[in-house]
Amino acid sequence: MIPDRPLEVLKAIVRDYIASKEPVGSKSLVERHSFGVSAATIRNDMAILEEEELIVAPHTSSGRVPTDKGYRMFVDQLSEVKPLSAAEKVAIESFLSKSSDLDETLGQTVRLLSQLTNQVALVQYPSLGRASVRHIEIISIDQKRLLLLLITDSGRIQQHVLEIPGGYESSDVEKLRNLLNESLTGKALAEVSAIAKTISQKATGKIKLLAERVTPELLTLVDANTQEKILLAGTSNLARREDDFPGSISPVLEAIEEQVVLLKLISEMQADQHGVSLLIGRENSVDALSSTSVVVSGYENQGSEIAKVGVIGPTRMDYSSNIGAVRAVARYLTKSLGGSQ
Amino acid sequence: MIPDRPLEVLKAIVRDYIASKEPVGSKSLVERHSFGVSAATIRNDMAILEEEELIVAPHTSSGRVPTDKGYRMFVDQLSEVKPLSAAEKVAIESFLSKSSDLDETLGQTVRLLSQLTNQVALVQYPSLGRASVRHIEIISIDQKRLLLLLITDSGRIQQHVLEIPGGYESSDVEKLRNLLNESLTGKALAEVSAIAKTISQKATGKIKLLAERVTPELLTLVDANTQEKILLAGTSNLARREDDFPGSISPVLEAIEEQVVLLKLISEMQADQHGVSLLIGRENSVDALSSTSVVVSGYENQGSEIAKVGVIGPTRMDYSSNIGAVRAVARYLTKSLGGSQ
DNA sequence: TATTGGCACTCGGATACATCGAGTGCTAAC
DNA sequence: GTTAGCACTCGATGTATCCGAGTGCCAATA
Repeated sequence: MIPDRPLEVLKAIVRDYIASKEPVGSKSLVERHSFGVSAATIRNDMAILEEEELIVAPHTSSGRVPTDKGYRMFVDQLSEVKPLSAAEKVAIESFLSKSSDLDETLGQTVRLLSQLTNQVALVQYPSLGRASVRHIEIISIDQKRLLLLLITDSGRIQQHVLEIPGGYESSDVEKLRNLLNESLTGKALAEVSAIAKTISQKATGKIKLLAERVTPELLTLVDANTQEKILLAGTSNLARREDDFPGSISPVLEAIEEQVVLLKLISEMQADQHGVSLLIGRENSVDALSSTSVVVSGYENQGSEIAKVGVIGPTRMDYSSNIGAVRAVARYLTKSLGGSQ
Repeated sequence: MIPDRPLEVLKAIVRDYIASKEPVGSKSLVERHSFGVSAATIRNDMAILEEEELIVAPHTSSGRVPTDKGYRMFVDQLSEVKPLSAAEKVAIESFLSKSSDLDETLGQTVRLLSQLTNQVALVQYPSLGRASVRHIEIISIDQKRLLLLLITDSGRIQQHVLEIPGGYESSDVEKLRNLLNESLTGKALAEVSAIAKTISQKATGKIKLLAERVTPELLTLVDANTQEKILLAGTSNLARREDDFPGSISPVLEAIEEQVVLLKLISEMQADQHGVSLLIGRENSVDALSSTSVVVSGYENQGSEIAKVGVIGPTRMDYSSNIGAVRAVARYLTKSLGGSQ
């Protein structure tokens, strides 16, 4: 195990490096912090840390920089995260209080989080999970077109315009709507497929025809609901930290825009200690993201589905503040969406 | 007016510079293109162009680079835009044919356009404009909560969850819904506010109470509809062209993320020649965007509202292809959304 | 008058080299 | 275990030099 003072030295190195972006040397370290020892002693400690691969020297005889492993040790040692300032709390409250629909709430949340942290913020849409049908609506547009709506208890609404070449009777539409709602309201999305089939069979006459036209579209909507989706904000915050990325930022931005990759990444993350999970540098499997860290936390909405919200930024980030902000935003978001807890 | 050959020289300079990113000199110019004259003559022509501020030399005695004015002259001379390849047309068709709801269609469109052009693509949501109410729906969630839906003929759906502290009778809800739809369906959004007031007055008893709770929320939804919104994709394409931007890209990315600014910008653009409008460099009023060009075209949806779709990239972009792609995508989008034309 | 070859000139970029200094590793003494 | 001392490393910085693409201009030419 690492002795006590070397650990303190590591923390100091991480903090100084985060603040200055300069490799930190033994001398500046003793100047800025009051270890009761000389620079030479610190150098010995640094040798230990280097042995353990917690820090590296970019070039022979230059200051040291934390490795991914070093950052990891640092955050694991982090007993408390930096609490938000009063102003920040107010900002969150006022932002999220005027919630309207899901889209808007998530959109505002992600913008807020990116401003709070000065990082790229991301929020995952609540997924299928345990979501269920709240209501199905069929609305007449004109003689030959219907609008089909699927509303889930996660607050998501989806629509599709149906062409009914032969036209329809509005009374039939009414009956079908009732039929659908009676059998599907409250049912989990995952069950919809099975139940919908029986409906087509149960129905008779003109309604059957209509049902055969409508149910496939309904299933498409359900499927689309399963498709995960991520909202991003503050991409420019990453660009502002250009020089934290070796060659160019563009591969990093590309990777972040690749929703599939990001989704896989965050879905594999399991909350730990502070209710927040994080991947540091190469701990994530995406090559382009090897010099970024990801901080996420889960949130719940009415349907008690779980999705994630978080930030992504250079490994050289202020973990303490970011963890604090992500955690706070996740909590407020859960509250705002009326999830449990 | 600029004589003929100098104009050709300008075009050649623009093309070569776009291709190579190197300031282009008289010698390489005569090598690559077959003007029937010597480099010295070209130099004289270049002197004319420089006089007209169509090109500049970054440093005394280096090749020349087009100015904004030079690019402008170039595109204005552009008699035909590069047609899309067959493969690209197929890509557009197949992408946009599987349209489902408005959100998804626009989302796919913007991603498609960014891939097609390798630029940052943007699409503006159809705005209030001449949109009207297609349907208003009130759905019961539980004893004390209602879900209010506003559906416009532009295909946009908005929702809001209402708390009714004292509970409600479902028959009253039914009546209110009918009342609202009778008076509002087909009406322009702009008229809703005025009409809604009379409804609260007309109604009586319990329905009146309910109406007084519901209509304000309805108006909020209408207002939110007026709020313009832009979807972006392919931000990383801009980052990939880092060195086309003087200091750093981050201010550029920041400006692009600033929806309000972008909206103002594109809303002021008027379609010209090819049904496409573009701003080159400092022609736009946003300082951070002084080394970018914006190419947009309008599209229509069912409600015949007009909104814009386009790309934004470095001034040193392939105008011909980009204009072609934007125009094509705008057309297909109009078609896919069932707009006129 | 328009074009051209010739030529001196400019200036950014690359290369080479010396210098500087923060920081290291090591050793011997405390 | 800690420290002072010291030789050493190597990136960063500064200076001088050279190279060459490209220019502007002029006198000659068609």
